[in-house]
Parts: sequence; structure tokens; C-alpha cells
Amino acid sequence: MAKRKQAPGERISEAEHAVMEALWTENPLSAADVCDRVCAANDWSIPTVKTLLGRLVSKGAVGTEPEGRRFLYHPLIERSDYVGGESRRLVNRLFGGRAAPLFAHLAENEALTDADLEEIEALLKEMRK
Amino acid sequence: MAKRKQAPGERISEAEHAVMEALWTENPLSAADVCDRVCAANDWSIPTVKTLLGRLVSKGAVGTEPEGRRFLYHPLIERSDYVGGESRRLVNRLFGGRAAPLFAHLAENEALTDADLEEIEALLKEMRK
DNA sequence: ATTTTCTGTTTACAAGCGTAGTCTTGACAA
DNA sequence: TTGTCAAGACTACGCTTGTAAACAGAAAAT
Repeated sequence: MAKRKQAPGERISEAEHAVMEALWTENPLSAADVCDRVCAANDWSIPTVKTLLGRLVSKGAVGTEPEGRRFLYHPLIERSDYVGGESRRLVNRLFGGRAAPLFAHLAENEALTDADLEEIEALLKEMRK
Repeated sequence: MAKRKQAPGERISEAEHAVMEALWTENPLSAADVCDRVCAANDWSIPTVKTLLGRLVSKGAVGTEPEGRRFLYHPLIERSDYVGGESRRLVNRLFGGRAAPLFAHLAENEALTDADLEEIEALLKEMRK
């Protein structure tokens, strides 16, 4: 039984994702801690963060452990799984599952910096071995 | 004044996107025509397609021209604009705007076929000139 | 021991989305 | 000419999302 990459129907919304990022960067965090890192940037108030955390918990994306009177939250899914899933979704939906057209697109629209190009080239070289 | 890439706040939802794909593949099409190409795959009924078309029209993403008693629909935004926008959104949200990490991710997860690799390599070579 | 202060839970609510039924009108066939 | 049918317009409705307030319980402070 391979480990579950992401709960089946439970998608993570964009706002929830912002919270996940905070937890991926550093965890465990209390609700207030999370707010400290995301509220300003997103113009949210604490209740909003609490709601998002609650939803993430019920979706099984974050777990809690009691610490004194409060809860500490920590991610239950890997960032790489989430990111991978979202990337693949996009590639599937927009490019029929092929990654090359996506790359071509980014290239055409100058969405690739020189650094990107070099990095990708290096990666390619590496994979080729 | 560059031509407007996509209406400001008017995002195209996933279901709407399926309709757009049909119209990008072939246009103009009547609502029934669209249904012919997308209803089966998505398990939709004609009313659903009509609703989606209506929403797309009000969002300014598709235009209509009367043909006899019916309307023919055709896209008003370019597929490449949409695709580019969505791609960039993802890259921004998940990879801080850098495309290389996305590429690395796809590579790691074997989401890249050999054909993809070759194609990308070719593109790279081309861009380098 | 009582009040204050956190923190989590519950409830709220408008907008967007997926999905679809009903209404209306005009063309076409009989 | 009138009934039928097809097409668009309008309406509906439950679910998710973004955003947040109200409530409850417990710990801390006084």
C-alpha cells in the first residue's frame, strides 16, 4: 500500500494553500503564529486563519497536537506532493499531459530567465547520464 | 496599447475551460455543436453547456453571431493567452515565479517522457542561438 | 475566586461554480 | 394556421470558497 499522496476528493484551495506554505516553511505553529506570517500579506484577520486551519484539519491536510492550552498545527501532506499534484493537474488540463508544450509556452513568453535556462540545461544534462 | 490578454477579474473556471477548448479546436459552433463535443466526456446535458456558454459570453471570453435562428459562438480570447496566464499563475503561486523548479519537479516525478526531454533540449538549443 | 484573555468551535454570509430545469419565442412542418 | 420543436434567456439550488463574527471553555492574572 503506497502512502497516500493526497486525500482523494479533498482539494486544497488557494487561500488554504497560503496557510500550508507557512506550515511547510516552519512547523509546528499555533494559529496566531500562522497569522503572524500570512495575515499581513493577504490582508486577513485571525478568524480567517482559524477557519482555514479548521478546514485544512478536516480535510486531513494538517494535524494538530495540543500544547498546553493551545494547538500546534503541522502539515500532514508533503509540499512536494501538493506541488507535484497541482503541476500535473495543470499539465494534464492544458497540455494533454505533455510537459514539453508547457515549457515551450513559458519559453515563448519570456517567462524563463537566463538563470532558469541554465538551471534547466544543467538538469537536463544530469538526467541524461 | 497592447491588446488585452484576458479580462481583469473574470477568471475562466475549469468547466468553462472545457467549453473553450471545444471552441478553440473548431469555431464557430452552435451550443448543440459544443455539446456534441464535450457533453459525453464530461457527462453534461445541454442546459449545462448553455449555462457555461452564457457565462463565458458575459465574461467576454466568447462572442456570438446570429446565424438564422440560432447563435454561433466563437472564442474572443486566444488559447495561448489563457494557457500562458494559467501557467504563469501556477509558476508564481507554487514556485515563486521561477520556472526551473517546476521543471525540476516534473523531472523528478517522471512526469517527463523521453520525447519531452528531447523536445525541450531542442528548444533550449534553439533559444541559445 | 473572579475577571480577563487566549484559543478552538460554530455559525454566517455573499460570491462563484457545477449542474440543470423552466419559460419564451420564433421557425418550420403538416 | 396551428402545433411542435429547437434555441436562447431566466431561474434554481446545493456546494465550495473567502472572509469573518459570535460563542464557549480554560488558563492566567490579579
